[in-house]
Amino acid sequence: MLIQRDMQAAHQAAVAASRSIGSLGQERGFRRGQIFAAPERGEGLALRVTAGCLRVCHPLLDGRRQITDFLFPGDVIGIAEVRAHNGTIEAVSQSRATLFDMDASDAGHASSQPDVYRSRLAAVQSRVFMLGHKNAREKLAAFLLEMSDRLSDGGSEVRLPMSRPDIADYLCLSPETVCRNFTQLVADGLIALPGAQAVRILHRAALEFIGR
Amino acid sequence: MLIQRDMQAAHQAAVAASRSIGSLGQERGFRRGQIFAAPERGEGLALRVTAGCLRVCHPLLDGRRQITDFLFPGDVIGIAEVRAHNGTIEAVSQSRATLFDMDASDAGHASSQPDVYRSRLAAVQSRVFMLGHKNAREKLAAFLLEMSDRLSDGGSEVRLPMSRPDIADYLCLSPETVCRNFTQLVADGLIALPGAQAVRILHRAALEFIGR
DNA sequence: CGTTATCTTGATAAGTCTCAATGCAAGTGG
DNA sequence: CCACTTGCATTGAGACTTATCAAGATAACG
Repeated sequence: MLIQRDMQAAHQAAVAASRSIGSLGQERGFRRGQIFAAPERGEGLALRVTAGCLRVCHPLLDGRRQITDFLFPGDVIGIAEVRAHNGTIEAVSQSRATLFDMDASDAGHASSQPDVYRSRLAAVQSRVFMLGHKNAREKLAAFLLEMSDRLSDGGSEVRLPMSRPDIADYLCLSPETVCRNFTQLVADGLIALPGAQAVRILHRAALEFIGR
Repeated sequence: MLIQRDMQAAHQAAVAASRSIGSLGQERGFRRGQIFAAPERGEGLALRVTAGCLRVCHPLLDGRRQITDFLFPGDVIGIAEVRAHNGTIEAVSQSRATLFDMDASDAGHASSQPDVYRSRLAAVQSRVFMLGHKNAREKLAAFLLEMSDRLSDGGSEVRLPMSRPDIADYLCLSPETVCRNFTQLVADGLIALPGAQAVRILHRAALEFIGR
């Protein structure tokens, strides 16, 4: 319980220490690990990622955390959605992003409030299915396919910017289980791991059979 | 695999056999078990429940189903959201509901597209946390609190309209596990079960400690 | 009063978490 | 250039939780 308090305190401090985004519409860079401090009133505001990878983190009561999404270039997320559950947005790797007003005329296409909420709803809904009745192997297969689609447009060479614990918190598994299932997929010949970060999909159809 | 095919076929047939909602804005009744046939093009359309209880069901590839939400009087859900994942809306108990156009001026307050999507996003996001790192006991505690809030405005007497398998499909557990944890909560003195459907919350604070 | 559906309980097997140790690679200071 | 540290990733062993299969209890209903 004390540890829990400490972790929460550390979390609060980290959030407080992180720098603000600055003015609207201005692109900002984030160093690895840096926490994006969202404005108090986020109504109507959204963040668009232009480079790198961010994670949306939610602290749980037992001291663990849940990553509800990774954000890649082109992704947009509403600030209010993140704040509603004490979430923070943190840089997984060196990143760039822009805070903007969804109701402003210069927000760009597909960035109006209904558009952003619609796409977010679809994304979150997908995660309900991901977390529901899938076992570790199925979750990991689905994850790799998702990363392939989002990071390399469906290509078989994917470089994962996030760590094993990050993947674990995203799939709601322990890092060890993630690791074991990576190993198993390699042993089964479905993927290859040239490095811990680099994944080569050898048998996409099999992965889809498992993960869908 | 054959069973799977049969179940899917049965599902399709059931959907086809169910009656359509009829014209927009007209309230319709549903008998227990009846499936609501959503219009092919659901863009901009939503369903508002006025009486009873409906469930949003999604068939899984292995023949099981996932219930992504229960709908009670006052609840609104977008048709496109349900159709996007092959979902159906089925009556858990005798129910009434109205199909309406979210963009129409007479849709009523808090029923515009952004409003509906915002509230749905919050609801689905909550389910991600429900399904993520919670064990069976925690899920059931959270479920009972949710039902108390939604069905009896936070009161301690709740009459659950849905069956144990329905609850199981909602929490992504087996019916047996749901049942065992009901029994356990009773044994621990946190709830009482005057009947299978009726739940009395005896120790709300303890339930919240477990479920939050 | 029998029939049927649903709920509950029991035993076993499978999957995942936890704790612990080991392996590996990048960076650091001598 | 090399030992050392440090942070991840991986592997192993055991405990615990949940699913599955099977049987029994209860309640609804004609």
